[in-house]
Amino acid sequence: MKLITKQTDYAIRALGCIAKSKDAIITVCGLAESLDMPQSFLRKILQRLNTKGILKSSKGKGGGFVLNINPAKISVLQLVEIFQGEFKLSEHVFKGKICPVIKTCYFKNRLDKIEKDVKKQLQLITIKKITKQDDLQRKK
Amino acid sequence: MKLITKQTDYAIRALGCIAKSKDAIITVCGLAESLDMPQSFLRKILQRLNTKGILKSSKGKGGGFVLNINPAKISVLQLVEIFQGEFKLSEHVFKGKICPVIKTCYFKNRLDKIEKDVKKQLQLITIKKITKQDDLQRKK
DNA sequence: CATAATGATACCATTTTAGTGTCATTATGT
DNA sequence: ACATAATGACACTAAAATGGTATCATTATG
Repeated sequence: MKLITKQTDYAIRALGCIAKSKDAIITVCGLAESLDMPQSFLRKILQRLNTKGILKSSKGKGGGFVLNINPAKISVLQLVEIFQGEFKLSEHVFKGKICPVIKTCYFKNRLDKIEKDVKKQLQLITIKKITKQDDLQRKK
Repeated sequence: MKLITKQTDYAIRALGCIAKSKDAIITVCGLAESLDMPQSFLRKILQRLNTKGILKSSKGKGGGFVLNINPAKISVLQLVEIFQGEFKLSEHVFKGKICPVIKTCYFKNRLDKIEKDVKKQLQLITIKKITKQDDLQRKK
């Protein structure tokens, strides 16, 4: 079972790298090489982050990507929702079957709570925290 | 994103039904009809639950399935792991990439914690609790 | 021995995820 | 002007996971 797909994973790591290279323009080509990711795939991902306003792109020679917002404001939850759709763990379960008229289904309630908790936790993980902690570890 | 797949969902609901029909032998055919599930699919699911020791089957005319263990001992976590494999949310993330030598990767730590929490919650949800609460609701 | 049930298992269909390829657009430097 | 090096848009393919079907074997009952 996957909470985080490869696309989201790539996005997180790519953003980590971009965040570290403060203001420097990053190209897909260079990033794909240093992170060992398929170039076309990474490109599609960065394009998506661009249209979502998280990255800012510049075209043409010397172009590439830079962060468009503060890395402290980019949460893993946000990235998950961009690449995996709205965060819904229990969507299809019990839909109109066993408890069609019962609003307060025990199982659904439990799942809803889990969903809420996970969402909260994912929202607390930001690109800034990830890169910062990585640095701390490296310096040891 | 799915925490619970259809198979697991079906299994939970089927077990709920079987748990309610104390000791009565339940056939795939009857259950599939009353729960409106594809018969062959449900059959495969019950067979699996049988080999896992959760149900007990009897073959031949008049045969079918009954619970093999106390419904209070059947957790949703257990069912998820039977039908969806071991519960691992963060398995592939960061594998040998950004933090290959760093044992204490912040992101991985966060995901591990979430995983632990979710597992704990899923373990607390049992078939007994689900059927019991459903009954309470119905009586209102 | 017909019937009605599960056991085992191979197979197919659908959906999701991963990844590629191509042509268009745009900015830069010479 | 033009070669070049970058992204934009998007169609397409490949692989994996999930959902579902079908068939033949086995077994118990009456």
